This record gives sequence, C-alpha cells and structure tokens, in this order.
Amino acid sequence: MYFNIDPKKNVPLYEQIIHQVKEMCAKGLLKPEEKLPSVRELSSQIVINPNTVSKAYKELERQGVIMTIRGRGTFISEDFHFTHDPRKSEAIKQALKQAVIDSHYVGIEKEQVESWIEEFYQEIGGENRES
Amino acid sequence: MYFNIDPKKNVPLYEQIIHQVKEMCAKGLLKPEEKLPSVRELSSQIVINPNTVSKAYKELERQGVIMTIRGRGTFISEDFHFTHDPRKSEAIKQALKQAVIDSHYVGIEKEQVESWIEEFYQEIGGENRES
Amino acid sequence: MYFNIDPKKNVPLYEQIIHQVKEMCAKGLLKPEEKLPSVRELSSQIVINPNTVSKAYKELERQGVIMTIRGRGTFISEDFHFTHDPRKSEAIKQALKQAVIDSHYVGIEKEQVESWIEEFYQEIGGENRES
Amino acid sequence: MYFNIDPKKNVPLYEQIIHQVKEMCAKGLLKPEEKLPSVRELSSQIVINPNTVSKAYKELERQGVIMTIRGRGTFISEDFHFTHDPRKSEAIKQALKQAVIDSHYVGIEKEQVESWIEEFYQEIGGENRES
DNA sequence: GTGGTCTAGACCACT
DNA sequence: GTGGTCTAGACCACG
Repeated sequence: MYFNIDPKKNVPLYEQIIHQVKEMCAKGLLKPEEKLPSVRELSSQIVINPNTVSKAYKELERQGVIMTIRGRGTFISEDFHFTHDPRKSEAIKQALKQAVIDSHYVGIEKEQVESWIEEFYQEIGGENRES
Repeated sequence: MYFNIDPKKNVPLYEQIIHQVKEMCAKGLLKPEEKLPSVRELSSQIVINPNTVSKAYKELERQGVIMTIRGRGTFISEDFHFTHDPRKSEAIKQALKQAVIDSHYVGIEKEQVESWIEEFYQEIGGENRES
Repeated sequence: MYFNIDPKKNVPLYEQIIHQVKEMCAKGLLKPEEKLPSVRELSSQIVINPNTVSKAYKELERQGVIMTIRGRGTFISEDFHFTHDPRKSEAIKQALKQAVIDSHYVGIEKEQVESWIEEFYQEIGGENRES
Repeated sequence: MYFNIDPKKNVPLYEQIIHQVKEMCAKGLLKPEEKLPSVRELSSQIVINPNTVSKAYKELERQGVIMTIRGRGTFISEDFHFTHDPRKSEAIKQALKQAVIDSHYVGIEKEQVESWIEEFYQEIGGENRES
C-alpha cells in the first residue's frame, strides 16, 4: 500500500488516489476483500486532508471498486463487475485519441505508443480479477 | 473548418478548440500556411466568448502550432518541429496508462483498444506534415 | 428465526435487525409471547457485535414490539397497540413519496409499484396480530 | 424555486436538496434546460454551507438529473434517460416494503397507503418529462 | 460571475 | 476505532 501522491501535478489529489487504487487492483497488488488503510491513516500517511481521501474512497465505492462496511473500514470489492457505460467508453476513446495526437506533436513514434500499450497489458495480464 | 464544441463536456472549451485544431492539423485537414478564422469569426461561429477563443489561439501559438501575423491574421505554422519534451512524454504515457486501466474497468477488451489506436494512426496516415 | 443481515448495506446493522423482527411479527412468523434468541445467541449466530444486537432489542422494546423479562429472556409483546403518531405517519408518507419519485427515475412503472404494495400486504395478510 | 430544508430532520441536508430537486422535476415545476440557482445563491437562500449545496448538485449530476456548464451554471438535463439499475430497483422495493410494515405498526390502513401512492402519481402524471 | 478543489476542524452514528 | 456530515474559509480555473 504505497501511494505516490504529487500535489504539484495538475491532477486533483483525490483523482490521483483513485487512479492508484484502480491501478493496484488491476495489477493484482490489491486482492478482493483486502482492507484499505482507513481514511485517517491514509490521510496522515500521505499528508493530506482526510476529506480528500474520503472523497476518493466515495468515488471508488460508487464505481464498485471498493466497498465500505460501517464501523469496520474500507475493502476491495469481491464482486466487481463491468459497467459497460457507453458514455465512459466514448470518453476513454477520446482520451486515447488525444494521447495519440499529443504524442504525434511531441515526436513519439507509433511503435513507442504501441509498445507502451503492450507493456500496460503485460502488467495487468494474468492477474485479471475476473479470470 | 468545422468545430464541434460541446460546453456540457467537462473539458474546458478552450482546450476543446486546441484539441480540434491540432487534430485537424495532424489529419492534414489544415495545411501549413493556411489561414484560421479570426477570433471574432470563430467566436460568433461557435457561439462562445471571444476571450475563450483568444486563449486557445494564444496557447496554440505558444506550442508553435499556429502563428499570428499582425494585421494579416492567424496561420498554421509551416515550420513546426517536434518538442521531445520528456515531461510531456511522461504525461502522455501516464494518460495512456490511465486510459488502459479505465478501459479495463469498463469492460473494453485489449483488442478494441489496439484497434482504436490503429484507427487513429490511419487517420493521421500519410498526411504527416513532417513526412 | 433466520436473520439475513448484510454489513455491506448502508442500512445500520441494528436497524436491519429491527426491520426483520418487525417484518417477521407482521407476517405472523413470530407470534406474541414467543421467545426471541438471547443477545449472545443472536450475536454469535449472525456474527455481529453483541452491543449491536442489544441496541436493536432496546429500540424494539421502546417501540413496544418486544419485552424483556429479567432472568427469563426477551419475548414478543402480547399487548401491542398502534401508536398513531402523526409525526411517524408523516415520515412514512414522505418515505413513500420519495420511493415513488425514485422509482420514476429508475424507470419503474406505476403498475410495478402497486403490485409490490399488493404483494407486501398479501404477505402480512390474515395473519395480522390485532385482527 | 422554493426549497424547504429542515436541519432538524435526520435526513442529511444535501439529500433533502436532492429529493426536492427530483420532486420538482418529476412534477414539472422544473423544466428541462431551466437554470437552477447557483451554489452560492442557493446556499445563502437556505442558509447553508456552499459545499453542502455543491455536494447535492454533484450527486444530481451523477444521476443525470441536472448538468453543469462550466462558468455558466447548473441546468436541468434535457436528455434524461432511465437508469434501470437493478440494485437501485431492489433498494426501492425494500424501502417500500419497510414503509408498508412501518405503516402497519403505526396503524395506517392499506387503503390509506394506496391512496397516497395514487396521489403521488397524480402529481407527477401528465407532466412526465419522457412523454 | 460560475463551479472545483483543498484544508482545518467539529460533531455524530455505528461497531 | 470506523466513515459520514457539515461548516468556514481559502484558492484556482473557466467564461
């Protein structure tokens, strides 16, 4: 459970938390039913306001990635199932398109992008929670 | 020069303009030295505050994508060259990673992502301005 | 006496117990004077903190649904009578209104809601304790 | 746009706002594309913290009831479509069941409940946004 | 002007 | 101990 939060990034702190939790889940570093650090714990660990951590946890719960049990804490969902939201799907496609165009302007080759994609799927691979 | 701006998206309007200009350039729909609509023209065309268009143009100029000639108007740069900024490169890699993870949570298959990437490069295709 | 308690719900555990006891009473599955499991029994049966069960029993007793006889245990009241509290009545009306509005937003038809209501009253049916 | 918020209720303030907006929409008192009061406006009107109003608006947006346009304000969605979430559906059914059981304990007759339901649908009727 | 993010600190309900 | 709610007040990005 090591978080790497950077307040200098223009990505909101709570989103950085969301991203990292999802990444750790996807990579199998966090297993279903595993306990996450409590709001207060994590907030003091990464020196951030508890409300900010809470906001991230709430959003993760809304997405079905984690679940909270009253008085006991927060845990990785054991019964995650895909959303298949067409709006999100479209948003992701746009994000990919934008990344490709931006990469083109920075002089990154197509092969580089494809190898990155391959690399990301390697990291997830095999550990896929649905398998 | 058809812009597709949607104020309901959570992407800032000025960024949407930037994205679309860059996309059109990458696809060859806008050629070097081609004239862009004036701030006033564009702002009335897409019903938007002129300041917003101005902000987008300023940023595009800063990135070297377009250039303004006083009294003549705004044009696509003819001498654009890649930046190779390692920070931007890293940011793009992170964006790609996040898109891959998010797609995983929405139930999008690896093949779908790869086909999208291929599709985007097809669109840019032989029209690459520096080829 | 089968309880179905789910700590993942956002309904407090002690309220879930209260609901289920009242439901079983209303359906006639628990008859007046019938003995309830002791706090310890129930808390170990549904794997829950004894304090939580105790809290539920206290509230049920306050509402007159059950009664505790020191040294003998806890029993369903035989002399329950309606409260006719106008504030509770209003609260229930509001809850129903909210459920109707929410159902509308989820796309549930009026007929579905009415059939559910009918179903619930069927379950309570001729077993009404004061009939 | 009259809100009736009561801090003494045990329903959270932001939920009361959510309920009332949804109710006004369902009744046709708020039309699609209509502007809602700004966060600051509403918060000063009902003497509440802006963050609380913001939280309510965020949740309403998540549910697709309203939409926010950057720098312009918050508006009723014109393209609302049902969610058909089976989990929400089940939650609503449970809420209805609980209301029926509670009403039974307060001495409310079946006919009274049914007449309330009918009344609520009368208020919504005809003005249904999807018609 | 709009909403979005973050902080600091308080109080409460639940277990 | 846990998370949930609310307040007060600050700063920022966007239009």
